[in-house]
Amino acid sequence: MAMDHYTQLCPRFEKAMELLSKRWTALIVFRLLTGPLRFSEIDNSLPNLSGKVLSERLKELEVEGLIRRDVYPEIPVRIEYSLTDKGSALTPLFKDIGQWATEWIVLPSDSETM
Amino acid sequence: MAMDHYTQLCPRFEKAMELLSKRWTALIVFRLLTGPLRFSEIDNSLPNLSGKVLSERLKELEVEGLIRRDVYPEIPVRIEYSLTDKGSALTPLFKDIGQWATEWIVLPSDSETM
DNA sequence: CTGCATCCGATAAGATACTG
DNA sequence: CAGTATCTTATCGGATGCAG
Repeated sequence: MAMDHYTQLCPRFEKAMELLSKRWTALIVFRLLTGPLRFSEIDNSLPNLSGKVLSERLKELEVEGLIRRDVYPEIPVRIEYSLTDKGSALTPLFKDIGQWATEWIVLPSDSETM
Repeated sequence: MAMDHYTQLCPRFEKAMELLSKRWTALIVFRLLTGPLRFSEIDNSLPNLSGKVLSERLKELEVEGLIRRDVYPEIPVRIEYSLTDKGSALTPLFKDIGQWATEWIVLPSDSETM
C-alpha cells in the first residue's frame, strides 16, 4: 500500500496514528486503563461494539503488543485482557485527550451553564 | 445513532475520539500545526489523500471549530486553512503521540541499531 | 485553484447463529 | 464464557467531471 511518500513525514507518528485511530481501538485501550477486563466486560461496556469487531481489535492490539491476553485455566476458563507497558505508556495521551475534551468539547447536554 | 449507553462513560472523550480518529483528520491537523496552508499544499503533502476526502475533512474540522478557512480575494483567490485555538490546543496531544511513537513504535527500517 | 457531485469498488462494521 | 463463520449493510475512499 503505497504510502511511502508521506511516510517520510514521520513514519512512527504515522504508524501510531494508524494504530490508534482505528475505530474502537482507543476506546478499548481506554477501558483497560483501569485494570484487566474479560472479553464480556469490555463487550458490555461498549454496547455498540460487536463481538466480532472486539475480537478483531483485541487480536490486533495483542499483535501490536499493547495488550496481553492471560488465560486462567479455571472452570470455567477465565481470560483477561490487560495493558502491557507499551499500552500503559499511552496513559498521558489519554489524559491529554480527556483534558482537551473537557476544555473544548461542548455537548448538546451542556446547554445549561458550562 | 444509539450510542447513549456507553456515552455515559465519558461523552466528551468519546466525541474527541470520534473526531480525531477519523482517517486523515489527525494528520491534517498535524500538518497545520506549523502554520496556515492552502488546499493544494495539504493535498500535496498527503499524497494518498484525495481531494474529495480532504475537502470533506476540512469541512468537518471547520464545523467542529478546529480550523479556520480564510479567503483572500486576490486574483487568483487564495484560501488558507489554519488552526483555531481549539485546534492548536491539540498540540500537547500530538506531542504525546510523537513521544510514545518514538519510544515504542519500531519500524522495519529500525533493524540496525535503534 | 478550489471545491462539489456522482459513481463505484473496497473495506469495515453489525446481527445472528453456532462451536469449544 | 470466549470467540468464530457467515451474511448484509453501511461507510469510506478513489477517479472523474464540472463549476465558481
